[in-house]
Amino acid sequence: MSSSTAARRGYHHGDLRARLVSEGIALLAEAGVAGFSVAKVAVRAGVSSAAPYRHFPDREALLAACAATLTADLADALARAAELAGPDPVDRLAATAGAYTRYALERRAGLDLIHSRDFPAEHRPVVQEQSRRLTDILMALTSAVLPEDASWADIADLAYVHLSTTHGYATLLPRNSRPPRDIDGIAALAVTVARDHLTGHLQRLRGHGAP
Amino acid sequence: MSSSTAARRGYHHGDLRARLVSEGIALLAEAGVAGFSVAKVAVRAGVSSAAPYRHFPDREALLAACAATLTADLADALARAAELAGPDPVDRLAATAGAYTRYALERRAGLDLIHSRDFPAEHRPVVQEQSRRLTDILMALTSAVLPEDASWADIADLAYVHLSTTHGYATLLPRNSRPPRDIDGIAALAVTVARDHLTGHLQRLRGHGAP
DNA sequence: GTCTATAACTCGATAGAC
DNA sequence: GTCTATCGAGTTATAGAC
Repeated sequence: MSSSTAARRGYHHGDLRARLVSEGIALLAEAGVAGFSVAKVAVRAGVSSAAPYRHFPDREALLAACAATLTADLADALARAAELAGPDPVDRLAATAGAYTRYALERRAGLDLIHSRDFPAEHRPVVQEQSRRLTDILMALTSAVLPEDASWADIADLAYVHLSTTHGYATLLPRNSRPPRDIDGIAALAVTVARDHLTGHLQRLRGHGAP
Repeated sequence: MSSSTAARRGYHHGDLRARLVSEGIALLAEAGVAGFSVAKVAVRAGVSSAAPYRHFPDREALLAACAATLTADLADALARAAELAGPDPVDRLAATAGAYTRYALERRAGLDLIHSRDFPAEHRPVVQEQSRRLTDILMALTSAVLPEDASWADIADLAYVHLSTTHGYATLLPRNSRPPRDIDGIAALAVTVARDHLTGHLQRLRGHGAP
């Protein structure tokens, strides 16, 4: 990388673009999507309010870059958690709930950005590429949980339910739990909740009782 | 009420305060918390941008009033759904997930306001009074599901997990489901998901197998 | 109790110097 | 590639007329 030489001359950084994305994610975590502004990100990065516009055409482009990075990191975290969980399909899918929760506790409102924003067509591809990766990972883990004759719609439904309920748990519960638990306890409960749901789901598929 | 006489003279309404809350909730549903402004609410209500400040000291007070109304309505909806669900405790608690989902589909970002905002101490009591009502309703329904020897912490945990996962399902999934299902289908799936989770939860409490 | 008018502020985005 | 300076729009909130 030539960032060390670039950082030498002038005031500017080696890689302001990456720095802006990183500070943007940090600002999202602290102030939420509502508190996000290009000016604040610029102050955080130690540059003028005009500097970001040399790297991003407008505010939406910076937000989209943050969302793409967040989504990619999240997909990595979920894949890693599933890998560490061992061979059992239910264990592997449930483990992603713990990783999602840890990620949400760190990035906070950043996760809302991933799901809530519909970006202008210009910047959509970059975000959706990573979003697609995340979906693919979840779909693969989910299909391993369900019987082989499960339809694609069944798999997609369960994957989305797993993702959305986990999202709710990870974003809503930490705000209300008093006194705040430790991160490990919150994440462990997320795994338990996911496993409980999968247990009940599979039991219902088998016809409520014995085979 | 003297609202009819007050509506007679001048331009003003019979009950501008209530109208502002109602339009505020509608604006929250359409534009989200980020798009909320006192000025827009005033335009919607057909009054000047200064008029709201005769009824609310500042922006936060109007937001708090909207949040209190939203929470009270939600508590009513959950209690009503449980009542209609019949005698079985699991049915009753699971039914609240359907009502919550229907409510979320109508009010949208308004529900985020209930959970995400931490209001200044001045306006907190009004919101928390309704929030407490909602919590009490959920706790009562949850304690009926669990064994009699369940601790208060166990009950609170399950109630919060039920609420937060339902919130996630109700707010996240409708945005991603393509093509969008009908409201009845989304709400019915919410009940199924809640029941699956409760089934798995109770089964784990009984020791994974037969008694 | 609502109006008009305005102050003070922040934001997004651009122009031009260096 | 970053700076200073600025414009225009939109926001909260207040002052004073009616």
